Amino acid sequence: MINISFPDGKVRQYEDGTTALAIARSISEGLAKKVLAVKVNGEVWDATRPITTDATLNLLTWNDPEGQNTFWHSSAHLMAEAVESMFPGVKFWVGPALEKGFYYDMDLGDKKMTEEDLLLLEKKMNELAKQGNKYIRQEISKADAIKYFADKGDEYKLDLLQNLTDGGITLYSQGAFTDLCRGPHIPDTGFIRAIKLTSIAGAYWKGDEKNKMLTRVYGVTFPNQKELDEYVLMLEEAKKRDHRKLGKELGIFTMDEDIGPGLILWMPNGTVIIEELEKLAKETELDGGYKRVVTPHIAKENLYITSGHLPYYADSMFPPMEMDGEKYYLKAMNCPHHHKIYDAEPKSYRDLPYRLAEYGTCYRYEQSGELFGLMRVRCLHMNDAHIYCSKDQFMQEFKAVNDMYIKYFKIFGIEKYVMRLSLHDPAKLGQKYINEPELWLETEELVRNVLIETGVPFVEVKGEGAFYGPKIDVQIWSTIGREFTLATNQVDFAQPRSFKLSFTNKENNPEIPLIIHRAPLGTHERFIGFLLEHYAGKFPVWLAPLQVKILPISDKFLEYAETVQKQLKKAGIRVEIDDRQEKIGKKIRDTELMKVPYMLVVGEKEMNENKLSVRRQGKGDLGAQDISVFLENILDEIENRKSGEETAAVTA
RNA sequence: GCCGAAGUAGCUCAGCUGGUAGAGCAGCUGAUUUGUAAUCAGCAGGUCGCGGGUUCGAGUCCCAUCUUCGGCUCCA
Repeated sequence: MINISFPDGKVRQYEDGTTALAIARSISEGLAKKVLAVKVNGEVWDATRPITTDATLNLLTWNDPEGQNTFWHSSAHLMAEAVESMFPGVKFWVGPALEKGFYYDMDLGDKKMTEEDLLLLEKKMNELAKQGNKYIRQEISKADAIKYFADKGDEYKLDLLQNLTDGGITLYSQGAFTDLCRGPHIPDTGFIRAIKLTSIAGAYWKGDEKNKMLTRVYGVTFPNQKELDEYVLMLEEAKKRDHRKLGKELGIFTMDEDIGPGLILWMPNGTVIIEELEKLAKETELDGGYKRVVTPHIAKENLYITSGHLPYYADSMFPPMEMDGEKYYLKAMNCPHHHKIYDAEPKSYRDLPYRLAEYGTCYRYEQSGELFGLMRVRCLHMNDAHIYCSKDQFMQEFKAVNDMYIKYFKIFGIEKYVMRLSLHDPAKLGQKYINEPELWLETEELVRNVLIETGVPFVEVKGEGAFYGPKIDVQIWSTIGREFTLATNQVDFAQPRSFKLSFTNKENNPEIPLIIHRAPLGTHERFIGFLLEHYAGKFPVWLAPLQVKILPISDKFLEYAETVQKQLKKAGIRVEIDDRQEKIGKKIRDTELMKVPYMLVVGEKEMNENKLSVRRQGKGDLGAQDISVFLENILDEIENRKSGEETAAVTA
């Protein structure tokens, strides 16, 4: 007999070699039907795997992330079985579970899979699922495994086997399909009751673009149809707040084939937002002791040779244009220009920290397939600044920048983000990262300490640093789930040297400054793309392209509407009158759909009493107010950049 | 750049196996003068992304190209 402890602290005795499934069944048949896997002494196992020692047991169901993970991984195997039946000779690479769903990478040889095939595959998967085939675990020696897959001619699994050590190798089979797999898996395919294969795509083998491209099929499965329906509905809702859709509907931006891919045309409404963001940035930077500068969009090749960007960055820059025997590049970053401004006049320690800010226009030749709405473009406007400081000023300066981030995020109500400490990869020193191993470690430690001091949770990721130093990236997710860096705060110990930047220290000796590159508001493109989705197009009043729309009941009240408009305009409010000959219901509907924060209905009553009927977007009629009262409230909302709880509509 | 898909009126979309383009909304004109999410009628609007080809005939089939989208790679 063995002792099994449960999460509630109870200990019960079971026969040696019992399984979690059997134990669940002993508790209730209903529970047994829900058990997907089990955590045995903290390790996730098949629920059908015999337990031979005393153990603590945690039964995993659909309610546990690990349960879902197992479910989706098993679904990947089910899909592979279906694929193998339709595409004999297919070779599989890996098929992991994702945060939502799963995929499997495969080599179809000469065959091609189409979207119609996905429907057939779904059908086949449903058939196979109904058979309720058991997932069977089998331990195998490395030699036997190699023989098995060599006989099968499966070079991909043989490649995987190379990195596995004898003793822990397992095969899993269900129905007619057998796969090299660590597991664990759900008890049988009958648990999978709702299946949707979402897309078919290419993916480089081992993620390296020099390797062969495999076919990747994405899918998601659920234990019942209802959950699948809800998931599909959720996806549709997410699409409604996609910045590309909202950007078009709200007249924020457009693109044109004749202008070029990834080149954004900001329309009047988008430009209002840009100007409000710049106003915020200027106020904040003035407050933070920054000086503003303006620099040209191009520079000679030599600048980027000095900065060291060319060897690392040439592929991401537009090809140079030649003039007077010189090569000129469109700038992909503002830093070298700022360094030249720093260097234009001699600096003493008294001048430091020297902070230069600019909403700099940069051009980056992103690969065509990487372009994505506003989030990934070829011409971008960066909320850039460079801080030149001494080593002992560094911590304070870096922390001040970090605090600026937090201040901004509070204004925008940004809560769902991750701070990422992006480090170098020692293996790529001299290639992707400048070869200064000690400086890397030293500055990484400095940055880490700032994060710890700030008390913001963060993750560390190797191989994400800039070529010149470590950085803190703020990671966010687009509404359709893509991850982006929204803002960045970087250390640079390389460029000050390459530009021979210096200042005279207290001892009258030349000293090399450190540089902080920072872009808390990222770029206009990505930031506004993010805000569109964050607010679902319902911008807070201070950012809203149109803040107030006056809706006269009929054109008898146009004149009164105009006197109201005049007063609001005088106060600096962005206001328009809907002077169409439409019924008030229609005017309200159209204004609501354009997400204008305030609607002022004016008719007989209002005109006689010199009032306004105020309607708040998404909230309905707020009743009649004096013009002065409305004005006072809205100005307060604008000046203090209030988000208003309705703008924190990130509840969805 | 690579794998895959899609481009039809300003927008959202229909157009079967090739027979010469259609709806709703938006727009314009007229009527209506309207009280908190769509008033009615009429009109106008498209070299079907661009360029070739097959065919008596191409939005529909083929090739090439551009752009966008789903991924991979990459990134603010």
